[in-house]
Amino acid sequence: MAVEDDVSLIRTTTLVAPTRPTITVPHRPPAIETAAYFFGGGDGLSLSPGPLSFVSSLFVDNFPDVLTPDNQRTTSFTQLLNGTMSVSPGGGGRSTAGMFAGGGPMFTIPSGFSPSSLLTSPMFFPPQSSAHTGFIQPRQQSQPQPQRPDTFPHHMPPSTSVAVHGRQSLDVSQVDQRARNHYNNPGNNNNNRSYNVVNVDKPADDGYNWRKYGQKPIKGCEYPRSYYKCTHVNCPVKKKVERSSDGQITQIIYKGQHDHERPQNRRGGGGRDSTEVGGAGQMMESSDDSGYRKDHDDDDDDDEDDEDLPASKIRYSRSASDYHT
DNA sequence: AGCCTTTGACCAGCG
DNA sequence: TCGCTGGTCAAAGGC
Repeated sequence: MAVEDDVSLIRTTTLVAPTRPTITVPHRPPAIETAAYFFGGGDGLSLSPGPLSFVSSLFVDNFPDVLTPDNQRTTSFTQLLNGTMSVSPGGGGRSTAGMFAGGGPMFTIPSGFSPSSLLTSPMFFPPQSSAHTGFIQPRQQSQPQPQRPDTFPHHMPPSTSVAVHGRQSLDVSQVDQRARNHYNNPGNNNNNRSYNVVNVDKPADDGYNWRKYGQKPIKGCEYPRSYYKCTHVNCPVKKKVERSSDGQITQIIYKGQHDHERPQNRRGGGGRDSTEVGGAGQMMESSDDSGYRKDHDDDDDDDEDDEDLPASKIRYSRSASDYHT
């Protein structure tokens, strides 16, 4: 289809399939490398700063202004957490799904990522002594998964995101520069530690509505690849979801950018916390981001698999024309 | 009724 | 040119 011409952005979320939901930051050139670094993959496994402060620092210290996909400046990560995001303590649930979704070159937390879950997630507040959930761990630790070069091409676009629990992703593209510097530093052993795995237990939705329009068996894969389109009129965004032989989502690829706001009222209305999504929508808007989940909460189970990303890698790729970096 | 998933077929790109 | 594979379309059926 001619869509290709219109679609300049391709974001891929690759999930490494550990048994638990995790965030995987692939070893990749700058952008990803950066993510890996920040998430502890850079030097192996350390994530010294507290999760929240850590992330916050990324945005505050490094990116006072968060750019939305539309290049509109928004607020700092902290602000997002405190203001834009309606974090409901305890309430949580999946409501905030997709709050960060929207993505954009800067920060993306694909669907299913709720602030509350974020705050409560072991990923950010890991049990002091627990290796139990091990939210951030070198990919090798999670599983002897072979590197997937295809997943993180060397020409990664400037923007990348880290999928948190499959549905969540942090778009750290702009962290690149700093990471790059760090990466180039011989002292940082990024070497083959390509992925960092962060476990998050709550899936989320990116706030957009998706419709599955196709499915194809993939050679060598037990599970087929699914194709989804954003249901918004004229929205060219599409995504592909691939699964590993064990049925877990291994990769999600987004194509294009949403040319509309995150829907305030999600299809089916029920259950979807559209309000929360909407709020977050402002900043992540257009970034097609995440998008996982479709919509009905009640249906979580069916499509849920898609959302139940055990671990993930997110790939963003844009056509050269879109890389106004 | 509307929207979604499923599924087989079609088409294009590539080796 | 042929076969393979990926991506999309569209009808049918379900919720």
